[in-house]
Amino acid sequence: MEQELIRILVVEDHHVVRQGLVALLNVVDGIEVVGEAADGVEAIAQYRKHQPNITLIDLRLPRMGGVDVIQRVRMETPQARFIVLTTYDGDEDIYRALQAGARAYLLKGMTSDELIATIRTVHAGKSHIPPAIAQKLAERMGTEELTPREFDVLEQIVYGKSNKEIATELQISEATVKTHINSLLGKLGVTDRTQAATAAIQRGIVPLESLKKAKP
Amino acid sequence: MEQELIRILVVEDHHVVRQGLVALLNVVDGIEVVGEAADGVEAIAQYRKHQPNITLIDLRLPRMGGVDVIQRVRMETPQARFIVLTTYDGDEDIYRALQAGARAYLLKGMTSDELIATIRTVHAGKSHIPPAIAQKLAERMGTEELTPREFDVLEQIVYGKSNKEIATELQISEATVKTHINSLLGKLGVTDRTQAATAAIQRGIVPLESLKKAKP
DNA sequence: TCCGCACTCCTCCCAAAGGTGGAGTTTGAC
DNA sequence: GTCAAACTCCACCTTTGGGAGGAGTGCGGA
Repeated sequence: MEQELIRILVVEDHHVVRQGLVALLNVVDGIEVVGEAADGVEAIAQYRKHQPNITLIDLRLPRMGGVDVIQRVRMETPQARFIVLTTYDGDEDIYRALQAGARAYLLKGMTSDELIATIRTVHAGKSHIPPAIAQKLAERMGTEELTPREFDVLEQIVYGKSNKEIATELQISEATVKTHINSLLGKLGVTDRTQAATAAIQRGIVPLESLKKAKP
Repeated sequence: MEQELIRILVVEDHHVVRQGLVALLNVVDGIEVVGEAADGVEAIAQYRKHQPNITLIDLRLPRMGGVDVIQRVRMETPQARFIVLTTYDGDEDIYRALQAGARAYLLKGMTSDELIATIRTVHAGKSHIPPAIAQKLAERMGTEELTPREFDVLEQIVYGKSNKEIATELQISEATVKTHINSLLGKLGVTDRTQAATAAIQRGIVPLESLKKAKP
């Protein structure tokens, strides 16, 4: 069977991982890595330059996140095909990436065979979401979205602020803070602020990195 | 200058990363990858078989954690040299790895040059801890250790349990739970349980993965 | 225009959490 | 045998958090 050459762009900030991907893919028949990028801005430039068939992309990137890259590129080139490739950082990013138009999602722990099979699947125009991820997404579907204000409050909770402090920070009354908390506890399906904080971190609603730079 | 061949064992469960490391190292003069392992048990077997000069090891591994591997191997071979190589998951593991006798610590985001330089440094008998990590460790030094019981309580807090639930779970009175909490809040330098929970996750005292399997 | 939603705020109430200070037990180190 | 540390528990008190219910504003879509 005549095999069309699949041209791939690899977007990954970790040098070692990027090297590994390129090394893996370049020995595969019918697949060629045509470009590499180590951050989001570079990724867009490389996409424009090479117009690859498929872009392998990490979500956590310097300068511009993977989700934003997917959105931007697909605004210019709606048929662009992305395979998200990341360590597991909670479902929130996965959700947003798929919303943005990613075709497949793979964990970095995968085997080469899985990677190559997924690349061929996506190149054939199909999508590929692992069952475990699909199930999580289904669960997430049932959940109500937090409102922007509720998100603000949740963020402050994760930062360890008291209701009074949150009220001051957000310039609202403590009563309002309580209202928002009551509402978001219900939406998250938890019963107190500590559970809300861990749930937020676990699901990737509030990134763990932001804890370091939380203003006291 | 006559260069001694440095024989390396690579221990890393993520296939892509392992591939990347091997590909990177095998093209370097004076360095040879003599073995690979994808989990802790395999790592020990490979170490015994190859007796490498240096072992590059990830801390999060299936079957047996990296810290345990370091301890085991150094019990048999005290002069064994380890370079810990991991994404940043909090300072606790770094601390334990260094305690166990690791000579160097590198983040997966490093460049090849850093990796190779560190390998040579460690092979020359020296240690290498990045300044950022060293500072964090220094801060951690000043902190008091949690007692085993305090750790139990902290774990339950992270799981979102109330004091009453913790008391039941640990078979102690609620008063005792409060005593432990009071003590651990002080040691962690925080003022309430929510801050304690996020601090525990952030520092890697309670691994984020364990949240999924917390018993309700 | 009217509806719904997000946002704001209020009161009242009680349970939970946290602070203080004290105290008895055991265990292992010196 | 003494000392320190960990673990256990108590009483008492204050602050915080969370639940219930109601209510007014403003905005954007049907």
